[in-house]
Amino acid sequence: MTTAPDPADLTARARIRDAALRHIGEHGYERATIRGIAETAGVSPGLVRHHFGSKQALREACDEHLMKTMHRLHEQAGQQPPVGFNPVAVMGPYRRYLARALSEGWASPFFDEMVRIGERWLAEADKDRPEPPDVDPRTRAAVLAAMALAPTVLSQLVERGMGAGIDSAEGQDKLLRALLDIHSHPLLTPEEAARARAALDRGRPG
Amino acid sequence: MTTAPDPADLTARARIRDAALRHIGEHGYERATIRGIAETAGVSPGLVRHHFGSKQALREACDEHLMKTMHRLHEQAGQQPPVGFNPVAVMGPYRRYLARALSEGWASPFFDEMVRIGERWLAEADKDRPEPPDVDPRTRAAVLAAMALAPTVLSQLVERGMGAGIDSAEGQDKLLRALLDIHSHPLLTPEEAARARAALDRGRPG
DNA sequence: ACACCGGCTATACGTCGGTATAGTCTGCTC
DNA sequence: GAGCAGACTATACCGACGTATAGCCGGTGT
Repeated sequence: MTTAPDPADLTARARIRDAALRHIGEHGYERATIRGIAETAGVSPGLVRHHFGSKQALREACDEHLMKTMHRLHEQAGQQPPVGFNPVAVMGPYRRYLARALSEGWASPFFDEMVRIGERWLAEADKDRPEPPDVDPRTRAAVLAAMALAPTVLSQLVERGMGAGIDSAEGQDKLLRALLDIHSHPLLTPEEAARARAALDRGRPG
Repeated sequence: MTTAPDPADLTARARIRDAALRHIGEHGYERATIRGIAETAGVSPGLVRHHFGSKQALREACDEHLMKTMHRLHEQAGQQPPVGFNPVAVMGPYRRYLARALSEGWASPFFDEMVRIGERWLAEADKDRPEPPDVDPRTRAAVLAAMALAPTVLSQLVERGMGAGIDSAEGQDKLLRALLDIHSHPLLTPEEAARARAALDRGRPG
C-alpha cells in the first residue's frame, strides 16, 4: 500500500518534501506555508530554504518526485490501462497533490503524458472501427484524459454525490462501478451523434 | 453573446462584483486581492468593503449572482441538455470563475444542481435499458457531472492538447466533436464491463 | 439655507508569509 | 585536537493584504 518509501529517505530533506506534498495537497500551493511544512516535517523554516532554496523550488522538487514515482508505478503496473481508465486508485497518497497540481495549472507535463498514453490506447481501440473519427486523435485523447481525471480533481464534489470517501473501499467500489457503467453505455446513439455532427458541419463553412 | 447585463447594473456595486468575478476567475480566490478588484472596477478598496463587508462576503455575492444568472439561462434555454452534455459553451464569461469555484471547492450548490439535473436526465435515458445499472443513480449522476465539468475545470490543459483556446470557435468545434465521438463510442464493450464487474463482485464479499 | 445620509476616498494598523543572514552544533579529516 | 563543512536554528526584514476608521462630497427633503 505504502508506495515504496525509497530507502535512505528518512533524511530531513525527504521529510520536508513529503510534508510539502501533504501540505500542498491539503491546502493548495498558495495557502501552504513554509512554516507549516517545516513544522510538519519537524524542522525549522530555515532548513527548508537551506535544502530547496525557495517555495517554488520546493514545489518543483515535489513535482519531480511525483513524476519519478509515477513512472516507477506505471512501469511495474504494466502497459494495460487500469479498469475504467481510472487513475484515482493508483495515485494513493499523492492524489490530493496531483489534484492541486492539475487544477492549479502547473501539472502540464503529467497531463501531456496522460494524453500520450491515451493516444496510443485510442489508436489501438480504433482499429476495429468502420469510419474514422472526425477529430484528431490528440484532441480526443486530451478530452478523454480530462474526463478521466475529473473524479480526482473534483473528488470533494464527487464524494458528496456518492456519499462515500473517494479513498474508502466503498467509495472506490462505487466509483469503479459508475465508471464501468458510463463507459459501456454511450449517452448518445450513433444517429443522434451523426445528427449533431451534421449540425456542426452545417455551421462550419458559413 | 453578452449574457444580459442586467439593467440598472452600471452601479459601482455591480462594477465591483463583475470585477471580482473576473479577478477571481483569473487568479483564484486566494490570489485575487481587494485592491486589484477595486482598481479594475475603478473604485477605491474602501468602497469594496463598504458595499460587501469583507472579501468572503464579496465572493458569496458573486456566487449568488452566478447562480441567479445560471438559473435564468437554464430556463430560457429550455430543458433539453446541451449537445454532448457540455456546459462550457453556456457559461461564457463566467466559465473561469465557475472553474475556480469548482476546483477550489466552494461550488457545492452548483454541483448538486448539476447532479440533480443529470439524475433526472439519466432516469429518462434509462427507460429503454434491459437490465438496470448496479450503481445508485445519484452516484452515476455525480460521476457523470464531474466528467462533464472536466473540460471547464481543466480548460488550460485541454487547450494544450487541442491546440486551440477553449472559448474560440475552433476550440468549441473541436471540443464538441470530441465529446460527440466519446459519448457515442463506448470505451468498453458490454462483455468487458461485465467481466470487470464480476471481478469487483468477487472481491466485495470477501 | 440647512441638516442629513449614503456613496466614496485616504490613510493607517496588524498580521502573515517568503526571504535573508548570522550563528550554533555535529561529525569528519589530517 | 584543530579546523573545516554542512546540516540546522533563531531572528530579523520587508512587502502585501485584509481590515478598520475618519472624513469628504453631492444630492435630497424640509
